Amino acid sequence: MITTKGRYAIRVLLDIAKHDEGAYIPLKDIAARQNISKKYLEIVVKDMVTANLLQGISGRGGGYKLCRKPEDYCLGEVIEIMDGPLAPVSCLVANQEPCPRADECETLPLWVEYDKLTHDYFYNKYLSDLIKK
Amino acid sequence: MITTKGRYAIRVLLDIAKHDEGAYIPLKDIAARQNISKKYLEIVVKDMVTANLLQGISGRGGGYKLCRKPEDYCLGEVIEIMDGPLAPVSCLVANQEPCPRADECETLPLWVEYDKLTHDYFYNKYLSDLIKK
DNA sequence: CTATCAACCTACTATGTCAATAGGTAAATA
DNA sequence: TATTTACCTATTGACATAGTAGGTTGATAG
Repeated sequence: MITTKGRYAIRVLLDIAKHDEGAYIPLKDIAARQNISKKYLEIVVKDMVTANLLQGISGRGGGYKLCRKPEDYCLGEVIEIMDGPLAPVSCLVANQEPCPRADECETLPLWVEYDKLTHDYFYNKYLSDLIKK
Repeated sequence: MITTKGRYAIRVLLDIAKHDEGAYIPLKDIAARQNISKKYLEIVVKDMVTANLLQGISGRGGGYKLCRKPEDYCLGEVIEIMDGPLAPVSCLVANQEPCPRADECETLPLWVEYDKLTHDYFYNKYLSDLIKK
């Protein structure tokens, strides 16, 4: 399952994109509009800042801002940053030592094909696709 | 992620289907061939018997047997029996009270479409598809 | 220079799931 | 009656999820 982190991250991006008027948007406002605990969102956006999905500024007038155009936020990328690999089975996680059973495994193609389906889906969806509703 | 329960279940079905000569197949043999702990497989096949995916018989000469033809084992069904709903987000799990945000939720269509993709994939795959390799 | 606002940081916690293991009981057959 | 096999109950360690709590740093308005 896609976790709250991944889903909240997308909602935060959407919220900021929709209320973007150049200024930084305080988390308080986002939390209120999205009806999500501000405390928990702090963790989410912290990860997003670290991953260069958001830009944050402290102090009065501070808040968060997108650091890309909406059409440059690939949703697959966002989800994998927040939730980890989209792979349906651990043996398909990238940079992993290959499963010793791989050659004889009769179920592997089933997962490979599904993995491809999933990637194709989320890596061809962008934040802008969600906005133009 | 698809858990070991779901994956092992499919491997057990495949193993039995391939070694089917009318007789019941003891779990010991399956565990040895598949290189999976017999103790853990006991739990897996127990669930499978409960769900009418397998038929088991105790005592000498006992073991497990398929109770359908391979082309009647839908893999989506098997996975959902073993691992629970395939839904990518909890608000898409069947027989659940609908999310109050559903109407205004701008991300819901993203999950709905992916959910459909996933179901279409696994509910159109059958055990027989894995055998005729 | 100080109050305030907001991000940022560290730590903790309850709950649940996953992947097993352990040991014993019941059923069928040689 | 001994053996083989399924079946049953209980427990465990490790980890992830979804938060909460409280304090610190940085920027700005007055």
